[in-house]
Amino acid sequence: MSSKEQQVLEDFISQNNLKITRQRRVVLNAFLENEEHVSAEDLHRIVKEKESNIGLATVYRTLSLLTQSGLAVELDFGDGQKRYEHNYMHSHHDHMICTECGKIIEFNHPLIEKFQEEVARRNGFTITSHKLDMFGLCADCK
Amino acid sequence: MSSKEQQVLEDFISQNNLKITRQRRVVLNAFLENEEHVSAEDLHRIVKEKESNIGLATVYRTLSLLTQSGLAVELDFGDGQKRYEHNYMHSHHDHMICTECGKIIEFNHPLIEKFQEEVARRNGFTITSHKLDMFGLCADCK
DNA sequence: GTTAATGCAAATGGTTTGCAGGCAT
DNA sequence: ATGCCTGCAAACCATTTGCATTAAC
Repeated sequence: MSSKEQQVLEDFISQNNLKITRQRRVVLNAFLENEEHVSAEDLHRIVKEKESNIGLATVYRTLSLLTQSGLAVELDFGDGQKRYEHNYMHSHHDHMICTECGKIIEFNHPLIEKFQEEVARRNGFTITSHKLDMFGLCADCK
Repeated sequence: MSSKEQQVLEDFISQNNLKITRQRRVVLNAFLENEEHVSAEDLHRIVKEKESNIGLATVYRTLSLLTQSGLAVELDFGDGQKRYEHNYMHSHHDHMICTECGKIIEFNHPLIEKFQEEVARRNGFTITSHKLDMFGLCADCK
Protein backbone atom coordinates (compact mmCIF):
# COMPACT_ATOMS: atom_id res chain seq x y z
CA MET A 1 0.00 0.00 0.00
CA SER A 2 1.42 3.31 -1.02
CA SER A 3 -1.06 6.03 -0.21
CA LYS A 4 -0.45 9.69 -0.74
CA GLU A 5 -0.03 9.99 2.98
CA GLN A 6 2.71 7.39 2.93
CA GLN A 7 4.38 9.43 0.22
CA VAL A 8 4.21 12.58 2.34
CA LEU A 9 5.79 10.79 5.27
CA GLU A 10 8.51 9.21 3.17
CA ASP A 11 9.33 12.53 1.55
CA PHE A 12 9.65 14.15 4.93
CA ILE A 13 11.79 11.28 6.15
CA SER A 14 14.20 11.36 3.26
CA GLN A 15 14.47 15.13 3.34
CA ASN A 16 15.67 14.87 6.92
CA ASN A 17 18.08 11.98 6.55
CA LEU A 18 15.84 9.74 8.56
CA LYS A 19 14.94 6.15 7.93
CA ILE A 20 11.81 4.39 6.85
CA THR A 21 11.20 1.52 9.21
CA ARG A 22 8.66 -1.22 9.54
CA GLN A 23 7.39 0.30 12.78
CA ARG A 24 6.86 3.71 11.26
CA ARG A 25 4.82 2.17 8.48
CA VAL A 26 2.72 0.20 10.93
CA VAL A 27 2.02 3.26 13.07
CA LEU A 28 1.20 5.42 10.07
CA ASN A 29 -1.20 2.85 8.67
CA ALA A 30 -2.90 2.32 12.00
CA PHE A 31 -3.24 6.07 12.32
CA LEU A 32 -4.77 6.40 8.87
CA GLU A 33 -7.06 3.40 9.06
CA ASN A 34 -8.55 4.27 12.38
CA GLU A 35 -10.93 6.85 13.61
CA GLU A 36 -9.75 10.38 14.02
CA HIS A 37 -8.74 11.89 17.32
CA VAL A 38 -6.79 9.00 18.78
CA SER A 39 -4.50 9.34 21.77
CA ALA A 40 -1.01 7.85 21.80
CA GLU A 41 -2.17 5.03 24.05
CA ASP A 42 -5.12 4.30 21.76
CA LEU A 43 -2.76 3.97 18.83
CA HIS A 44 -0.33 1.90 20.82
CA ARG A 45 -3.09 -0.54 21.72
CA ILE A 46 -4.22 -0.79 18.09
CA VAL A 47 -0.71 -1.21 16.79
CA LYS A 48 0.17 -3.92 19.26
CA GLU A 49 -2.58 -6.09 17.88
CA LYS A 50 -0.65 -6.41 14.62
CA GLU A 51 2.88 -6.18 15.87
CA SER A 52 3.06 -7.23 19.43
CA ASN A 53 6.19 -5.52 20.62
CA ILE A 54 6.13 -2.01 19.29
CA GLY A 55 7.07 0.26 22.17
CA LEU A 56 4.93 3.15 23.34
CA ALA A 57 7.93 5.42 22.91
CA THR A 58 8.06 4.56 19.23
CA VAL A 59 4.42 5.48 18.85
CA TYR A 60 5.11 8.84 20.48
CA ARG A 61 8.16 9.38 18.32
CA THR A 62 6.25 8.51 15.17
CA LEU A 63 3.33 10.75 16.11
CA SER A 64 5.81 13.55 16.51
CA LEU A 65 7.08 12.83 13.00
CA LEU A 66 3.55 12.79 11.63
CA THR A 67 2.91 16.14 13.27
CA GLN A 68 6.11 17.66 11.90
CA SER A 69 5.42 16.36 8.42
CA GLY A 70 1.97 17.86 8.50
CA LEU A 71 0.01 14.61 8.40
CA ALA A 72 -1.33 14.96 11.93
CA VAL A 73 -2.37 17.77 14.22
CA GLU A 74 -2.03 17.65 17.98
CA LEU A 75 -5.19 18.41 19.91
CA ASP A 76 -5.50 19.14 23.59
CA PHE A 77 -8.98 19.10 25.06
CA GLY A 78 -7.65 19.67 28.54
CA ASP A 79 -8.33 16.17 29.85
CA GLY A 80 -4.69 15.34 30.39
CA GLN A 81 -3.85 13.55 27.19
CA LYS A 82 -3.20 14.72 23.68
CA ARG A 83 -5.13 13.45 20.69
CA TYR A 84 -4.01 13.41 17.11
CA GLU A 85 -6.21 14.07 14.15
CA HIS A 86 -5.71 13.56 10.44
CA ASN A 87 -4.51 16.62 8.62
CA TYR A 88 -3.83 15.57 5.05
CA MET A 89 -6.04 17.63 2.77
CA HIS A 90 -8.20 18.26 5.77
CA SER A 91 -9.16 21.85 6.16
CA HIS A 92 -9.39 23.87 9.34
CA HIS A 93 -12.28 23.21 11.66
CA ASP A 94 -13.28 23.41 15.30
CA HIS A 95 -14.68 20.79 17.66
CA MET A 96 -17.78 19.96 19.66
CA ILE A 97 -16.91 17.37 22.29
CA CYS A 98 -19.66 15.32 23.90
CA THR A 99 -18.80 15.05 27.56
CA GLU A 100 -21.02 11.97 27.89
CA CYS A 101 -19.87 9.64 25.12
CA GLY A 102 -16.72 11.37 23.91
CA LYS A 103 -17.97 11.85 20.38
CA ILE A 104 -16.29 14.67 18.51
CA ILE A 105 -18.14 16.64 15.88
CA GLU A 106 -16.10 18.84 13.61
CA PHE A 107 -17.48 22.06 12.28
CA ASN A 108 -16.50 25.23 10.59
CA HIS A 109 -18.36 28.49 10.50
CA PRO A 110 -16.84 31.08 8.17
CA LEU A 111 -18.43 33.97 10.02
CA ILE A 112 -16.93 32.88 13.32
CA GLU A 113 -13.55 32.88 11.63
CA LYS A 114 -14.20 36.27 10.15
CA PHE A 115 -15.16 37.83 13.47
CA GLN A 116 -12.12 36.33 15.11
CA GLU A 117 -9.96 38.15 12.61
CA GLU A 118 -11.86 41.30 13.23
CA VAL A 119 -11.43 41.18 17.00
CA ALA A 120 -7.73 40.44 16.56
CA ARG A 121 -7.22 43.33 14.18
CA ARG A 122 -9.01 45.68 16.53
CA ASN A 123 -6.50 44.69 19.24
CA GLY A 124 -3.41 44.87 17.06
CA PHE A 125 -3.04 41.11 17.44
CA THR A 126 -1.82 38.82 14.66
CA ILE A 127 -3.32 35.34 14.81
CA THR A 128 -1.08 32.42 13.97
CA SER A 129 -3.47 29.73 15.13
CA HIS A 130 -6.63 29.36 17.10
CA LYS A 131 -8.90 26.75 18.50
CA LEU A 132 -12.50 26.72 19.47
CA ASP A 133 -13.82 23.82 21.53
CA MET A 134 -17.41 23.48 22.63
CA PHE A 135 -18.24 20.97 25.36
CA GLY A 136 -21.70 19.58 25.96
CA LEU A 137 -24.09 16.83 24.97
CA CYS A 138 -24.53 15.42 21.51
CA ALA A 139 -27.93 14.57 20.07
CA ASP A 140 -27.68 10.93 21.19
CA CYS A 141 -26.79 11.72 24.76
CA LYS A 142 -29.29 14.34 25.77
CA MET B 1 -9.61 42.92 54.86
CA SER B 2 -12.95 41.36 54.19
CA SER B 3 -13.72 41.61 50.52
CA LYS B 4 -16.77 40.17 48.89
CA GLU B 5 -14.54 37.46 47.52
CA GLN B 6 -13.45 36.51 50.99
CA GLN B 7 -17.11 36.28 51.92
CA VAL B 8 -17.80 33.97 49.01
CA LEU B 9 -14.96 31.69 50.02
CA GLU B 10 -15.94 31.66 53.68
CA ASP B 11 -19.54 30.90 52.82
CA PHE B 12 -18.45 28.01 50.67
CA ILE B 13 -16.15 26.79 53.40
CA SER B 14 -18.73 26.87 56.14
CA GLN B 15 -21.38 25.31 53.93
CA ASN B 16 -19.09 22.35 53.45
CA ASN B 17 -17.90 21.89 57.00
CA LEU B 18 -14.45 23.03 56.09
CA LYS B 19 -12.17 25.34 58.00
CA ILE B 20 -10.89 28.82 57.46
CA THR B 21 -7.15 28.81 57.90
CA ARG B 22 -4.39 31.35 57.75
CA GLN B 23 -2.95 29.67 54.65
CA ARG B 24 -6.23 29.75 52.79
CA ARG B 25 -6.55 33.45 53.48
CA VAL B 26 -3.02 34.12 52.30
CA VAL B 27 -3.53 32.17 49.10
CA LEU B 28 -6.86 33.83 48.40
CA ASN B 29 -5.45 37.29 48.91
CA ALA B 30 -2.42 36.61 46.79
CA PHE B 31 -4.72 35.28 44.09
CA LEU B 32 -6.93 38.37 44.24
CA GLU B 33 -4.15 40.93 44.46
CA ASN B 34 -2.14 39.60 41.61
CA GLU B 35 -2.52 39.59 37.92
CA GLU B 36 -4.97 37.24 36.37
CA HIS B 37 -4.02 33.93 34.77
CA VAL B 38 -1.49 32.73 37.30
CA SER B 39 -0.27 29.17 37.45
CA ALA B 40 -0.07 27.25 40.71
CA GLU B 41 3.70 27.68 40.79
CA ASP B 42 3.36 31.42 40.17
CA LEU B 43 1.05 31.70 43.12
CA HIS B 44 3.24 29.53 45.27
CA ARG B 45 6.21 31.78 44.56
CA ILE B 46 4.19 34.89 45.41
CA VAL B 47 2.75 33.40 48.55
CA LYS B 48 6.10 32.24 49.84
CA GLU B 49 7.34 35.82 49.88
CA LYS B 50 4.88 36.58 52.66
CA GLU B 51 4.75 33.26 54.41
CA SER B 52 7.84 31.31 53.77
CA ASN B 53 6.71 27.78 54.33
CA ILE B 54 3.38 27.36 52.64
CA GLY B 55 3.53 24.12 50.70
CA LEU B 56 2.82 23.85 47.02
CA ALA B 57 0.23 21.19 47.81
CA THR B 58 -1.70 23.69 49.91
CA VAL B 59 -1.72 26.12 47.01
CA TYR B 60 -3.12 23.43 44.75
CA ARG B 61 -5.71 22.43 47.33
CA THR B 62 -6.77 26.03 47.82
CA LEU B 63 -6.98 26.69 44.10
CA SER B 64 -9.25 23.70 43.87
CA LEU B 65 -11.44 25.24 46.57
CA LEU B 66 -11.50 28.56 44.75
CA THR B 67 -12.55 26.79 41.59
CA GLN B 68 -15.31 24.86 43.34
CA SER B 69 -16.60 27.96 45.07
CA GLY B 70 -16.76 29.78 41.78
CA LEU B 71 -14.09 32.38 42.51
CA ALA B 72 -11.63 31.01 40.00
CA VAL B 73 -11.76 29.31 36.63
CA GLU B 74 -9.21 26.78 35.44
CA LEU B 75 -7.67 27.51 32.08
CA ASP B 76 -5.60 25.18 29.95
CA PHE B 77 -3.73 26.71 27.06
CA GLY B 78 -2.09 23.42 26.22
CA ASP B 79 1.39 24.35 27.42
CA GLY B 80 1.45 21.78 30.17
CA GLN B 81 0.33 23.84 33.10
CA LYS B 82 -3.02 25.12 34.23
CA ARG B 83 -3.69 28.78 34.90
CA TYR B 84 -6.38 30.20 37.10
CA GLU B 85 -8.30 33.36 36.38
CA HIS B 86 -10.60 35.49 38.51
CA ASN B 87 -14.23 34.69 38.12
CA TYR B 88 -16.09 36.79 40.64
CA MET B 89 -18.50 39.04 38.78
CA HIS B 90 -16.38 38.46 35.76
CA SER B 91 -18.35 37.63 32.70
CA HIS B 92 -17.54 35.10 30.02
CA HIS B 93 -14.81 35.92 27.58
CA ASP B 94 -12.23 34.28 25.35
CA HIS B 95 -8.45 34.68 25.11
CA MET B 96 -5.75 35.89 22.76
CA ILE B 97 -2.40 34.54 23.95
CA CYS B 98 0.82 36.16 22.74
CA THR B 99 3.24 33.36 22.05
CA GLU B 100 6.18 35.76 22.35
CA CYS B 101 5.65 37.52 25.68
CA GLY B 102 2.83 35.49 27.19
CA LYS B 103 0.43 38.40 27.44
CA ILE B 104 -3.21 37.42 27.53
CA ILE B 105 -5.88 39.68 26.09
CA GLU B 106 -9.46 38.90 26.98
CA PHE B 107 -12.23 39.56 24.56
CA ASN B 108 -15.83 38.84 23.89
CA HIS B 109 -17.67 39.03 20.64
CA PRO B 110 -21.42 38.54 20.92
CA LEU B 111 -21.77 37.46 17.33
CA ILE B 112 -19.18 34.74 17.73
CA GLU B 113 -21.18 33.44 20.67
CA LYS B 114 -24.37 33.65 18.69
CA PHE B 115 -22.97 31.68 15.76
CA GLN B 116 -21.61 29.06 18.12
CA GLU B 117 -25.11 28.49 19.43
CA GLU B 118 -26.39 28.32 15.90
CA VAL B 119 -23.89 25.70 14.81
CA ALA B 120 -24.61 23.66 17.91
CA ARG B 121 -28.35 23.78 17.38
CA ARG B 122 -27.93 22.73 13.78
CA ASN B 123 -26.08 19.62 15.02
CA GLY B 124 -28.45 18.79 17.84
CA PHE B 125 -25.69 19.60 20.31
CA THR B 126 -26.27 21.29 23.66
CA ILE B 127 -23.36 23.46 24.77
CA THR B 128 -22.47 23.44 28.43
CA SER B 129 -19.20 25.32 28.05
CA HIS B 130 -16.82 26.41 25.40
CA LYS B 131 -13.50 28.05 24.93
CA LEU B 132 -11.90 29.96 22.15
CA ASP B 133 -8.17 30.59 22.28
CA MET B 134 -6.29 32.52 19.62
CA PHE B 135 -2.49 32.28 19.58
CA GLY B 136 -0.26 34.80 17.88
CA LEU B 137 1.62 38.04 18.40
CA CYS B 138 0.39 41.02 20.37
CA ALA B 139 0.89 44.59 19.19
CA ASP B 140 4.12 44.98 21.21
CA CYS B 141 5.73 41.83 19.88
CA LYS B 142 5.25 42.03 16.17
C1' DG C 1 30.04 0.01 7.89
C1' DT C 2 27.86 4.05 9.40
C1' DT C 3 24.16 6.21 11.45
C1' DA C 4 19.59 6.39 12.85
C1' DA C 5 15.67 3.76 15.17
C1' DT C 6 14.03 0.56 18.46
C1' DG C 7 12.51 -1.31 23.01
C1' DC C 8 13.04 -0.98 27.47
C1' DA C 9 13.51 1.30 31.65
C1' DA C 10 14.45 5.31 33.97
C1' DA C 11 13.63 10.31 34.11
C1' DT C 12 10.66 14.31 33.85
C1' DG C 13 7.30 17.73 35.30
C1' DG C 14 2.88 19.27 36.71
C1' DT C 15 -0.39 17.74 39.83
C1' DT C 16 -2.32 14.67 43.50
C1' DT C 17 -2.27 11.89 47.58
C1' DG C 18 -0.90 9.52 52.15
C1' DC C 19 0.43 10.40 56.45
C1' DA C 20 1.76 12.13 61.10
C1' DG C 21 1.52 16.20 63.55
C1' DG C 22 -0.96 20.83 64.06
C1' DC C 23 -4.76 23.90 64.33
C1' DA C 24 -9.74 25.53 63.88
C1' DT C 25 -14.02 24.62 65.74
C1' DA D 1 -11.71 16.58 71.89
C1' DT D 2 -12.83 15.95 67.08
C1' DG D 3 -11.69 16.07 62.64
C1' DC D 4 -10.21 19.04 59.00
C1' DC D 5 -5.70 21.06 57.36
C1' DT D 6 -0.83 21.39 56.81
C1' DG D 7 3.88 20.40 55.01
C1' DC D 8 6.52 17.04 53.38
C1' DA D 9 7.64 13.32 50.59
C1' DA D 10 6.13 9.86 47.79
C1' DA D 11 2.94 8.60 44.14
C1' DC D 12 0.78 9.54 39.64
C1' DC D 13 0.45 9.64 34.79
C1' DA D 14 1.28 11.26 30.21
C1' DT D 15 5.21 12.10 27.79
C1' DT D 16 10.31 12.25 26.98
C1' DT D 17 14.95 10.64 27.15
C1' DG D 18 19.32 7.63 27.70
C1' DC D 19 21.27 3.66 26.36
C1' DA D 20 22.70 -0.72 24.42
C1' DT D 21 21.17 -3.27 20.55
C1' DT D 22 19.23 -3.79 15.95
C1' DA D 23 18.10 -2.45 11.40
C1' DA D 24 18.21 0.95 7.27
C1' DC D 25 20.93 2.91 4.24
